[in-house]
Amino acid sequence: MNQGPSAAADAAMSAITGAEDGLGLRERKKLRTRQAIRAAARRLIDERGYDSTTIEQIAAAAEVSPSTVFRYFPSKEHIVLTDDYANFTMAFLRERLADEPPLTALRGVLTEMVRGFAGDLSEDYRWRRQLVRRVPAVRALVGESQDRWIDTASEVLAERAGLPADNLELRVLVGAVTGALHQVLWGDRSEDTDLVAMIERALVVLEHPDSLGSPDTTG
Amino acid sequence: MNQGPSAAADAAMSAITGAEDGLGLRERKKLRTRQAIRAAARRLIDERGYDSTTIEQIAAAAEVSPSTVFRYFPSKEHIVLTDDYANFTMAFLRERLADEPPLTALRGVLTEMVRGFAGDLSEDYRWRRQLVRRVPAVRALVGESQDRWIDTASEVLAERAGLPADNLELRVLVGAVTGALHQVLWGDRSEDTDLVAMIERALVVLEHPDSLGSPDTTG
DNA sequence: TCTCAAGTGAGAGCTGCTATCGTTTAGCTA
DNA sequence: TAGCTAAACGATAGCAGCTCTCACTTGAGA
Repeated sequence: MNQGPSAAADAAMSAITGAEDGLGLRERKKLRTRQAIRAAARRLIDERGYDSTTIEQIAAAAEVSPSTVFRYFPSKEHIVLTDDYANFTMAFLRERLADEPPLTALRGVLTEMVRGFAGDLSEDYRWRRQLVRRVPAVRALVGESQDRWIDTASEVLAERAGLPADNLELRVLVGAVTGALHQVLWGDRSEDTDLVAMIERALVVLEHPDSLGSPDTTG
Repeated sequence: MNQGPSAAADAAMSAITGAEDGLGLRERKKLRTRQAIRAAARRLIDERGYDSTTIEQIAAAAEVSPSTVFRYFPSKEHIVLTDDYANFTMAFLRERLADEPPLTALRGVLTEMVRGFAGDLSEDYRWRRQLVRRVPAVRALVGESQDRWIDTASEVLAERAGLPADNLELRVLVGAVTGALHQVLWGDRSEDTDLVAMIERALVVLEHPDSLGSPDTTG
């Protein structure tokens, strides 16, 4: 087993939490206004909804000018959704043993990722989930992030396997796994079951797609 | 085999081609302006690119007012991308034999769909593909369409299998298949190989995801 | 031919987003 | 500590997508 965050993954993680270690005043201020904008946006959106919250209002609440908001975030959606998670999970993927079959490596990364969402990040995840489900623009951003993830993950796996970077089979595999994960994370579901349990069930489906419909698969 | 378009699928298909059968003058005019807007958009976009083409220009070229354009299409992206294909493929899915396992039904629908793209619709597909790849907004629309497709396809399959509509395993299966298809249709690839061949390779991966990385799979 | 409803055009207005420019402020150096 | 440089910021102007309203035109049916 080569589990354990270590190095790169840690660095990627601190980008999410936003720890200000030994930074200059300038950097710390930047980090703070960034968080101020985020916090203001979150509060206002909780109050009056995403669409009814304008950039102007967010800027005013964060005590900066609207132009500053766009200097920190390229679009309104980016304020509420970062793809730091991509770097985070990709670091994990790179750390997996090189002789692992692709599906095994992906399996490991997925469970690790979901464990994060089910653990410390669960509050954030819940909030983002409802936003992803409600707001098309945010949903679109998730899609973009996934596309990029598929691209780089395929490249990483291809390099390990000695295959060309645009190998179709690998891209399809990563695409399928990502599509499955997408349903677990953002898909429609009434029950609010444990994420880890859900990802396990999803992986079973991925590994035995034919078994569905047979009489031996009823939860 | 229960192939053959028949009935519902035909109706859904005519929505794409835009056949004006026994319609009143009003309906025919509506259909024509709709096509005029589409044609104007396509021409202008080919000339100066998507972002550089404004609604105003499209409206002027189609000889209608900008407000009329928005009466026909809810957004700029919708002008170039319809999801009539969704109805089309869903009709096929409903026509599959009820005792088929889900994956088999999906396999049939996928090949049928791709056969359409590779055949008569190939020109349209090529044009849309480059737009989907270039323009984020159009890409987002594809994502929305896919999400809806996954929802309804899962429901259809769940009903056939006697499972609850939000059954996780089914949603994951459909999500995975759709993710794989997405890579085939819109994913990055240098070679411009036959779509039908590509979908076959994708289905092999879906049915034997473990085989990747083993020495017996090199195209 | 008359009436009604569907379809259309014109205009105003909001919001996200970009670009420019002058001002303030942090960080480094002497 | 004084002063220079470059980063960060605010203000303003402007564009394009999109919505809404209202008056006008045109097709459909009596």
